[in-house]
Amino acid sequence: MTPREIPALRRRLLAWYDRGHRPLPWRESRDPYRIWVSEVMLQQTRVETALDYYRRFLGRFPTIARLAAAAPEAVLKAWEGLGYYARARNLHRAARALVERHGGRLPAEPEAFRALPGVGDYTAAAVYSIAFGRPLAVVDGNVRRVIARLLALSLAVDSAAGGRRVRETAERLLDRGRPGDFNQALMELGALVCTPRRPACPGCPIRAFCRAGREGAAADYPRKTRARPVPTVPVAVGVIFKNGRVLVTRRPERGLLGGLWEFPGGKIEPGEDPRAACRRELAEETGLAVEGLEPLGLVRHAYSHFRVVIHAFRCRFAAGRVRLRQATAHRWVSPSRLGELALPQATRRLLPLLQERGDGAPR
DNA sequence: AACGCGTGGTG
DNA sequence: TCACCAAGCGT
Repeated sequence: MTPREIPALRRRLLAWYDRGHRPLPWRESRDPYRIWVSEVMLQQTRVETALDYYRRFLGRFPTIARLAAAAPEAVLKAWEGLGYYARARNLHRAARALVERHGGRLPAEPEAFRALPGVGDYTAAAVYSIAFGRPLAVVDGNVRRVIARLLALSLAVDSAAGGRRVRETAERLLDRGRPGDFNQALMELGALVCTPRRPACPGCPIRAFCRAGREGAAADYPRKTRARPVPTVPVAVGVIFKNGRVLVTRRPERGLLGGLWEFPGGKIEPGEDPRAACRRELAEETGLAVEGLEPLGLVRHAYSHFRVVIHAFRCRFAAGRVRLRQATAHRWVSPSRLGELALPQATRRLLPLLQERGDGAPR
């Protein structure tokens, strides 16, 4: 793509965007906070998935000040099921930092915003271009794909050199008169036309400038380095009943599913019987001895970088006093009130297995 | 620089 | 069933 073609590309892309972009709720407001929340929710998350969460979250936390004043558990509960829970913790921390140090508003300079927890290059550029018209180019998965195809980029986009080429190109293409719309247009194109599989090249407004499209090879880009294999881990968890309540434990603040509640358990060792593993893990992780273990079923679940097969058991408290190993808190909860806690999807999927036998104590 | 970090849709 | 992927960030 020659330098003289760039203005035409900008015109074509913006005209296409103006003709019919999706009426998404975060496009109805110039409130920087609303734009920010949308950008955080959309990190590695599909638009359709984020929509319901977005409406509920802003109903509950309509301003930075209201978010900052909320309890961390309330924010986590609002995020439940959306995944990548560090986003919720960081958004909350960032809101508190803004109230304490910036009068509850976004700072004037994007660099100061970029320094907040959970705000990286992408989010800072997106918020400041869309909300404030700053000429900052975004590079997200859509932009990487569109540009890799425009250039027929042989470098892997997830390599250092490939990433530099993509960023340079994004900055060169950016329409400095309408940076927010241009950024959104490029992402909208990636989401609707220049899709990962079966890209709709005939309907593309900038196909005249696309090298991969001309070569009929759009689907061959972007090139990526080989993904690592995904291990599967067998796990045993126990739903311990005591006086009609069940024991749940809270995961450490940082790391996988940080701060969420779950049924205690742990890895099944190679060759170990699942029932024995459950008994052992409950003793190790909660300090409790249990009796009457009955299998509840099997749940398969995929996390971001590994899979689990969960062997779930129900049982009765037999002896001991709760002493936690990794968990940071525990509660004995009536099964009907489990929904008040922020639970991971895998744990949520165990609940129907509980209901099937009624939620009283096992015989 | 390369991992760790969720969940649901899709071919 | 499976691999791949989605408006990334922190360490």
